[in-house]
Amino acid sequence: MSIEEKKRLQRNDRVTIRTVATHAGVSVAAVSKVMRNAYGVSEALRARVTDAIEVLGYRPSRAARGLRGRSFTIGVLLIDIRNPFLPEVIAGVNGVLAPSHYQAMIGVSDARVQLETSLIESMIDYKMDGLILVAPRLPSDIIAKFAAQIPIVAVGYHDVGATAFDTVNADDQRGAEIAVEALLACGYRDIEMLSLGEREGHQVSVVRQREIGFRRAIQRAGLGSSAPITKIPIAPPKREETMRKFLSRKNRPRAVFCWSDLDAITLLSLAMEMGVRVPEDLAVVGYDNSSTAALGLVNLASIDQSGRELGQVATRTLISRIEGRTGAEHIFQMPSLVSRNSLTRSGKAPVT
Amino acid sequence: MSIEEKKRLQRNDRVTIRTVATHAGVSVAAVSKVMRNAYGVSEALRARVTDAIEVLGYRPSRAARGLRGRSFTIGVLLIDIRNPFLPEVIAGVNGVLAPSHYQAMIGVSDARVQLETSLIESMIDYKMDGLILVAPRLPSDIIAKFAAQIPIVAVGYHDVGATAFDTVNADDQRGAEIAVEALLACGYRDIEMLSLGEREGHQVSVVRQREIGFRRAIQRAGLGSSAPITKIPIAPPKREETMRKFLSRKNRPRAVFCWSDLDAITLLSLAMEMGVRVPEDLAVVGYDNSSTAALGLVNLASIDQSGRELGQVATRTLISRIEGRTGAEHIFQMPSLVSRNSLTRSGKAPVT
DNA sequence: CGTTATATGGAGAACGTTCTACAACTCGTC
DNA sequence: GACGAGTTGTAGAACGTTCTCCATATAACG
Repeated sequence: MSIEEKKRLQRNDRVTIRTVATHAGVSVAAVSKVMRNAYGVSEALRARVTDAIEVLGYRPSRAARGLRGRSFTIGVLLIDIRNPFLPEVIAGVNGVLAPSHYQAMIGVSDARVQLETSLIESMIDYKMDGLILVAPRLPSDIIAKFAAQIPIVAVGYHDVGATAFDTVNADDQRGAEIAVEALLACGYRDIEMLSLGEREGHQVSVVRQREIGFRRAIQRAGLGSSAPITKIPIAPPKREETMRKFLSRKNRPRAVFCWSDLDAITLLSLAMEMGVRVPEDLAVVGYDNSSTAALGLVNLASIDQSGRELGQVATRTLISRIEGRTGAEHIFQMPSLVSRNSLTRSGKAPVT
Repeated sequence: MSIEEKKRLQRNDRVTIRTVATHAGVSVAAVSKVMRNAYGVSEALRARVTDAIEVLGYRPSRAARGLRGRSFTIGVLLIDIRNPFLPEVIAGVNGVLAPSHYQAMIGVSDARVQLETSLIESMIDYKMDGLILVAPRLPSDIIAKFAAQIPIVAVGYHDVGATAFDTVNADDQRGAEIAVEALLACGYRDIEMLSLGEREGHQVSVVRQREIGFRRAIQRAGLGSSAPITKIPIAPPKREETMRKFLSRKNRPRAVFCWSDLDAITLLSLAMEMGVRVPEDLAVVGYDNSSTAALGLVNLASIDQSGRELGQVATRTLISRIEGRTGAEHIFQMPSLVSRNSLTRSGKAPVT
C-alpha cells in the first residue's frame, strides 16, 4: 500500500515533502524539521530523512515555502544592465551567496520608476527574504515604506539619515576629491567636471555626491568659488553632441573629471576623432575603473570603487539584517585612483 | 462587524484576496475570477471588484499564485553578465514583456554547470511560467528533462534536433562565413581564426558553430583543407599570453577572425602595444558588434547578431509555448557585417 | 513506584491563491 | 407550470510548505 503509493507518486507527480515522509516512514512535520534543522530530531531520524531526500531527489517548493516561511531568495534590483560597473556588483553578491543556501534573483528596472516599483512589489509578493537595490531611483520615503515589509539594503544611494534600511556606498565625495587632487598634482589648474544631467536634484545619487566632492576639492585648492560643471543629457543623441561641443570650445579646460567611465571613454573616442590629444591637450580622469578603461587602446585613468566589494558588503549586511539586526547601518568604502595614460604621458601620477 | 473586520485587516496585515472579497461584498472565488478574467462574471460584479482592488491597493501574492496556478513570471538564465552581448538580450526580453502582465527574473550562472542546474531548479520550484536559457552549458538531454516540467526556449544553443524545447539562434555558421568572405574580398588570403577553448566538444555552442562556418568558407575559397584555428584558453592569465604569442609568431597570418569582440578588442589592444599595425599588418573581424567595438578608439569590424532581437523573438516564442503550442520550433536569424577600420584603412568593405 | 522533567515525533491549522463542482436564478418553450 | 438551457455567483478542496501545540517515551529523582 505504502509502496504502491510511493511508486505512483514517483511515476506521475512531483516529489513533495509528503513523498519523502512516507518513504522514510515518518511524519511530514519530521521532514520539515530536518529541512530547517530545527530542534527536536534524533540522529537516527535525521539520517532516515536525509537518505530519503537523497534517494528521491527531493527539492522543496520555493513557492510553497514563500507562502508560509522563508524562501531563501534575495532579490537584486539593477537600474541598468549595460553599465559595466553593475555586473561587478552582481559578481560580489553571487560570490557571498554561493556557499550559503540563499540564491539571488535579479530584476532590471531600466531606470524607470514605474518598473522599479513594480519589480520591488513583485519581489515582496514572492516573499523573498531581502532586497538589494542598486542605485535605485525611488525617493527615500518610498523605499522606507517598502523596508517595513522586507529587509532592504541600498547600494549607491547616499542617505545616511535613513533609519528603515541600510546603505552601502563608496565615498563618492572623496572619490571625486582624489580625482581632482591627482589632476592638481600633475600641475593642471584649469579643471572641469563632466556630470550627468538628471531629472530631479536627487541628492542621494552618486553623481550628485561626486559633484559635491569636485566642488570642495576645487575650492580647497583656491581655484575660485565656482567650480565649472558641464552636464551631459541622458538621451543618447544629445549625449555625443554635448561632448563634441565641449571638446571644440575655445575655453576648453586643460583637464576634465568625468562622472563615469561610460562617458569618459566616449569622450576619449571623440577627442581622437577631433584631433584633441590626450593628455597633451586634455587630461581625463574617469570613474568606476571599468574593464574597458584598462584596455591598452583606451588607457583611461579612473577612480576605482570596487563594485565587487560593494556587492559583497551589501550582501553580508542584508543577511545580518534578515537574521534579526535592527537599526540602520550606513557603510562607506574608500575609493582609489588608478593612474593611466590619460592623466600623464607616462601613465604615472606624480607623488604628492 | 464586516466593517470592523475590514479595518482590522487594513491596519495590521496584508491585503489579501479575502480582504477584497469582504470589501466588495462578494465571494473570494468571484474576486479570483475577475483577476484571471475568467468566464462567468457580470459587468456589475466586475466593476465592484475592480473598485475594491483599486481602493485597497490589492496585489496578488506571487508565492500563493505559484502554489496553485501561474505565477506570471518568466525566468532568464544568463551564463555570464560581463559579456556586453548578453545585456542586449535582456533588453529585448524586457521590451516584449513590459506591456504584458509577465515579468522577468534573471539568474546568473557564471558558466558553472552546478549553479546553472540549481538556478533552473529554483525557477521551476518557484513555479515560474517559462524559462529562457541564454547560452546554457547543460547537455541537451538534461535540458529536455527540465523542459518536461516547464516551457523552455534556449538562445545561443544549436540543437535543431531538440523536440522538447525551442531554440532561437543567429546563424553562427553563416556569420563566420560572412566574416571570412569580407576578409577575402579585401584581398587577404592568409586567414586564421581565434576561437575559444572549451572543456568539451560542445557542438551546440555558438563558438563551435562559428568554427564550422569558418572552415567551410576557407575551403570553399580553395585555401587548403585545413583551416587554422587557434584556441584561446578560458582562464584569464593564459588568455592574454596566448594572444601575445599569436601576435609575435613569425608565420602570423595576414588576417584574423575572432570568435567574440570580447577577445578581439583585447587583441587590438595588445597589437597596439606590440607595434602590430591594424589593419596594415593584421586585419581583424570580431563577433557581436558590441558597443565597445563601435568606439572611435577601437573601431573594430564585427559581425552583428542583434542580441535585442534574439531576446524579443525568444520571448515571443516562449509565450506562445506557454499558451499551449506543442512541437519544437527552431528559429534562425541572419547576422550581418559591420565594417570598420580594423578591416580596411577606409573602414569600408569592398563590394563583392 | 509515583512524580516531574526532558527529549522526540506527529496532527493539523495556517499561508493566499486557483479552480471544480454545484447552487440559484432567469428565461424561453412546450 | 414543468422542464431544460444558459448565466452568474459561491463553497470548499487543493497546492506544498512551516510551525504551534500536543502526545508519547524515556530518564531522573525522591
